[in-house]
Amino acid sequence: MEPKISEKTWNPELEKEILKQWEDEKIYDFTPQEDNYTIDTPPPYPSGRPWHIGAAAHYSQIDMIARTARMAGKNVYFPIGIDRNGLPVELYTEKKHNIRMRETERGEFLNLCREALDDLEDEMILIMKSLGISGDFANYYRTDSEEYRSLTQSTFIELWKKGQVYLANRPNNYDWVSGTTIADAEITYEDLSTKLVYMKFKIKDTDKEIIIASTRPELLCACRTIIVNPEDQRYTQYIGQKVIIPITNVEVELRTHHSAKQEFGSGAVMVCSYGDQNDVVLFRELELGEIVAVGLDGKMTEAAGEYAGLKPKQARAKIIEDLETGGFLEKVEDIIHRTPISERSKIPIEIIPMEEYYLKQKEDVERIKKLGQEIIFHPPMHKQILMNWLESISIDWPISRRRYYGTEIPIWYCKNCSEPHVPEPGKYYRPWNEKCPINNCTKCDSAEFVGEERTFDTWMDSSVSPLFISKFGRDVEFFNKVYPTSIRPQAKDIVRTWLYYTILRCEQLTGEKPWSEAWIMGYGLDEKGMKMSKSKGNAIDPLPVIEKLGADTFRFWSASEINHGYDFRCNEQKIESTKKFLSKLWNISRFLSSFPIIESGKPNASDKWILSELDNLVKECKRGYDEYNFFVPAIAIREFTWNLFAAHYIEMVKARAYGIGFSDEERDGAIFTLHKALSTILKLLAPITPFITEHLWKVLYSEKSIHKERQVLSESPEDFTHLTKDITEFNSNVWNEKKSKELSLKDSIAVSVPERLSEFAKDFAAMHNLE
RNA sequence: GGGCUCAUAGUCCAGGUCGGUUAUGACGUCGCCCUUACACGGCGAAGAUCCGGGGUUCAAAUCCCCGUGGGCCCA
Repeated sequence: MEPKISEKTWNPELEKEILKQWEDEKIYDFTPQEDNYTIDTPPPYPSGRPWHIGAAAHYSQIDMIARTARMAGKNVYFPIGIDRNGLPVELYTEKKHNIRMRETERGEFLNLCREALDDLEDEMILIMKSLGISGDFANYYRTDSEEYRSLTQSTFIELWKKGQVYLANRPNNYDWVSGTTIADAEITYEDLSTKLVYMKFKIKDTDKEIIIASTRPELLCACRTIIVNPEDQRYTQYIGQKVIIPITNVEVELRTHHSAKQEFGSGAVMVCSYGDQNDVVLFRELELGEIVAVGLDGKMTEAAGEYAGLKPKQARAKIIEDLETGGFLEKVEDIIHRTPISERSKIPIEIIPMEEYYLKQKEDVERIKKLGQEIIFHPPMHKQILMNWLESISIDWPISRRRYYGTEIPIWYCKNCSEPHVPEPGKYYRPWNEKCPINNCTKCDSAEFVGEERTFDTWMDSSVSPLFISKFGRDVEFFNKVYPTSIRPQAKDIVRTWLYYTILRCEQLTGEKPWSEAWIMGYGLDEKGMKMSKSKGNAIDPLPVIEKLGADTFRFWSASEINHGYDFRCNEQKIESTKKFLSKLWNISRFLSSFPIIESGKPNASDKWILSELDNLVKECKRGYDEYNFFVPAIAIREFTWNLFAAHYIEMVKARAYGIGFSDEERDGAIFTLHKALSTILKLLAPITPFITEHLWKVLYSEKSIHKERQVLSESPEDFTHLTKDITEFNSNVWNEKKSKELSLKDSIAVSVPERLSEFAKDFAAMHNLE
C-alpha cells in the first residue's frame, strides 16, 4: 500500500491551514450548559515589543489546560481579554510622542494612549492566535471598554455604599516641581554629594549625649523617635530612655530596630516624617503620628517653626548654622548619597502624606484565609505565597491613583460643602469630563459639583475579571451557570496582587470564592538564569521563533522543559532541537500510513508487551494531566515514542507488518497494534501539540478533529513491562555484536534468544536476521 | 532587612515525601553506519567531588543544621 504521507518532515507552514480550518469549523465554540469549565484567563498587557517569550510559554500552557479539560469531556469556556489600564502605556505614549501627560489635554492624551494600545494589541492577538490558543477570540474583551470599566465602577459603588471605602492620609512620592505624585516606577536613583550632619542629642535627666548623623537635619521638627540596632553595644544602656531633640526641645523615645545600621554614621538614626522610604515603613510599623514638615509647594510648613516657608535646601543650611550656634553640632562630613530623583523634573523627591481612598481589607483577612484553604493550588507549594502575604497585611488597600489612563473613580464633590456623591451603578462615568448625574447635594442642596480627577489602581479592574467573564450584573442566568469559575491560571510573581485582590473583591461582592483551582506558573528567565528585561537586552522575542519553528515546536518545548511551578530558562537553540521529536512522530506516522487500518487483531507476545507499556504511558499521562502539569506527559510520551515504540517495537514487527514470512493473522496483529499505539500517542499529545496531531489524525484516522475526541483511558491489560529491560538489552547486544564483527545490520548473525524471551523469538529472528 | 524557592555532566532536566542496584532522559560533542518511516535518522562512546561544610545512620543526591550563590515577591 502507498503511504498516505509522502513528505519527510513536519512542515510548520501547515499550521496556518489548520488554524483556518479550526476557525471555519468553530470547533472551540462555547454554549453554556449546566456544568461548565471556565478559565479565568489572565488578560495580557500590551506594553510594547517584544512580548516576553516566557509569557508566550505561559499562554501555550494555559491553552493546554483548556484542551486537556475539553478532552476530559468538560464544556470549556475560555475567554480572551486584553488588559489595557495603567501606567506602562502612559509612559510608552509620553516617550513615543515626546510629551508630558500632565502638560497634555486629558482627552487628547487618552486618545494617544488608546492608539498605542491598539497597535500593540493587534500584534499580541496575532501571536496568541498563531500559538494555537483555542480561546474565544471572536468575543475578546478589553479592560478599558465601557462595559468593563462600568463593572469596575459599579462594584466600587456597591462597596462604597456598604461603607468599605474610606479616605486617609498616606505618604506619597511627590515631585513639587511638576506638582504631582509619582509612581515608584518613575523614580530613578542618583549618587549626589551632600552633607552628613552629626548632631548632639541630650539624654533626658542625665548629662550624657548621643550623636546622630543625618542628611536631612531640616526634618528635626518631624522627628518622632530615635532607633539603634538591637545588637549595638554602644546604646544598650539608653534603650527606652527619652532623648531631647536639639532646636525644638521635643522629647522622643530611643528604641531598637534592625534596620539601623551600626556602621553608618554613629549607628543611631533619627526617624522623621519622611526622610526616606524606610521612615515610611517605621512610622507605620511603630505607629508613630506623622508631622508634615514639607508642603505641596515644596517649602517647609508651619510645623518647621522659624524655618517655615524655606525650601528644604535653604532650611538645611540655616539649621546647620543654628545647630553650631547652639552647640549641638559635632561635625559635618561631605558624602555621596544615593538619592531618589524624579525621572521627569530631575529633582530629589519629597515624601508627603496625601489624602487617598482606601478599600478595607484588614478585617477580611481571616475569611480570605479560609477561602484560600479551600482553593486547590497547582502546584500545592505556591499556596504558601498567598498565606504568607495574608499574614503580613498591615494596612488597607490604597485604591486611588493620580493618573489618567485608568478607570475613573466615580465620585462628584459638592462645590459648596465638599460632600462626596457616588452615582447609581450600571453606567460608565467620567467625572473629570461629565456633568454630575445627581442634581442637588444631599447635604446642602447645592446644585454645583466638581468631578473627581483620580483613577483606580489597575488591580481594581483586574480583580473583577472572574465577574466580568461570567457577566456579573449583566446576565443572571449566564452568571449562575458559570460562577464560581473553575480555574485561575497565572504567574507566580503576581500571587500577592492579582490572585489575592481577586479573592478579596469577589468575596466582598459575592460571598463566594472566584474559582475552585489556582494554577501557578514559574518565571521565564534568560539562558543564564537572569531575569529578562528590555534594558538588559536579554529579552527574547517570541514571534520570530514561532514563525520559524512553528507553534507546536514551541509548545512542546514549553511542556517538556518546564516543570510546573518552577522557574525556567529560555534558550532558542533548545527550542529548535525540540523540533526533532515532531519530526520523529511525523516519520512514524508516515511509516504507519502505508498500512491499512485494522479494527481488531490478535496480538502476539511483542504486541502485548508494547500494549502494556502503552497502558503505563496512558496512566502516567493521566497523572500529569489531572494536575495540569504538562511536563509529565510530555517527557513520558517522548520517552515511550522514541525509545521504546520506534527504537524497539517498530523494528521488531516491521517484517511481520509487511507479511514477510508470517501468516495473515500474525501480520494483522502487528498492524492493529501499531495503529493502536500511534492513535493513542496522538490523542495523548493533542493538548500539547494541537497542530501536528490534528494533521496526522485527519490523514490517518478520521475526518473529524482530534480535538473533539475524548482522552484515552487505561485498559489495564496483562502486564509485560517486567520484560522491557530484557528486550531492549537483547536488541542492544545483537547490535553491538554486529558492530564488533563489522557486519551490516541486515547481515545474518548467530545469537541465541534467552529462554525468558522465547515467546519473542520469531520477531527477533526476523528483526536481526538471526541464523 | 523579611518570606518563598532553586542548586545534579559543556547545557537543560528526572530521582528527593518513603535513605539501599551501575544516578534518568534530552540537547551538544566524538566515532561508526544510508538497514525498504525518518541522516531533522540509527548504533555506540566519552562526559557528574549530585554547590560547600558539618551532623544523623551499617548506608545520604535523598533526612537535619550552618554557609555560599541564583530567582521571585515584599519591605
